[in-house]
Amino acid sequence: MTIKTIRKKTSRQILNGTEQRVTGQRALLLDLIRHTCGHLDADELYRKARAKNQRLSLSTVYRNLQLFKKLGLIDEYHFAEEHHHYEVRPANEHQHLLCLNCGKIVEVASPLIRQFKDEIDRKYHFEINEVEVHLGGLCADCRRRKGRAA
Amino acid sequence: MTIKTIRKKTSRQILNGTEQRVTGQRALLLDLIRHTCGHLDADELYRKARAKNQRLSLSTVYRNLQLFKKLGLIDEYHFAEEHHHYEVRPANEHQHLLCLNCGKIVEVASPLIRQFKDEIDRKYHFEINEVEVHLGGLCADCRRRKGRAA
DNA sequence: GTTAATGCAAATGTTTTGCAGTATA
DNA sequence: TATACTGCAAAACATTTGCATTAAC
Repeated sequence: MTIKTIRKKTSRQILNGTEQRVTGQRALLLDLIRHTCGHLDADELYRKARAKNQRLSLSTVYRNLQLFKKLGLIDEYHFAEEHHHYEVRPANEHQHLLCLNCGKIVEVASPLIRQFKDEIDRKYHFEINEVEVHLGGLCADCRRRKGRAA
Repeated sequence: MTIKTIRKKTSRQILNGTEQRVTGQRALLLDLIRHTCGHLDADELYRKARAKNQRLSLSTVYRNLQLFKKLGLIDEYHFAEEHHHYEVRPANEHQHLLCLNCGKIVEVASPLIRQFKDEIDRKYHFEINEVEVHLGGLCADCRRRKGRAA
């Protein structure tokens, strides 16, 4: 099933293809997310959903967002907000590579990031002064330990 | 004053160079951050600080972290945690460019990011499956509105 | 009819804030 | 000595959870 196919289905049809029950709230939430261009946070989604269904609760929003994420229907992004990490301001720009298994953080650098920033600056006439790249994956050690599972 | 110069100073000396008062707690906190290799979150810093000064409070940690950030002494990173944003899983990889003034989010893409991921994968023997890039800056409109202030 | 999903309220965890007391410049 | 900084406790905020009820299968 390709992405294109998914796009043409209704939210109910998409949900039918999963093991999950298709409730009115769930279908409504997925609908709203799919028909919003751009990004939503839980509270925005809640307000939109409440406009259509007075009785829908915030926990349902959170529970379904987690479900949709697990099903791979949506992606989650973390913009500058809570639970921060700090380090001394580094002399050289670098990025953070996080092992999702053991939590190890490796600092990495590449001139490509500078190039990327410059490219975007030019293309969108922005003046970019913050570049944050998070890479998540499995480090060499954890890959070895876990066998060759991709 | 170059970064190299800063590195050789004690925390008290660094703080003396600012308009801020140099308190024991403040100097201790900056010391701990500067002598920790890698990253700290507020709670880790609090625990380390408490080991040296029983009476130091968590609010002091938070207040000073904000101050150090404002002074440009430390950088703040946001790893996968609270306050998420969601969008339908996109067919094509893209990144997010955020205007720090008006909050507008623009989706941008460049093959450089793929290249960067591959480069890091190879170099660190990681298996990267999450790439999140946040760009923050001033959009064309806001730059115009704000005059040519850099 | 079973069982997953919901709504509500209460709990959680992190960060912020008000205020009276303390210590720095 | 004036006032910036601190500690404490409470507030704020996003998110999660327990539990009785409801609805999908």
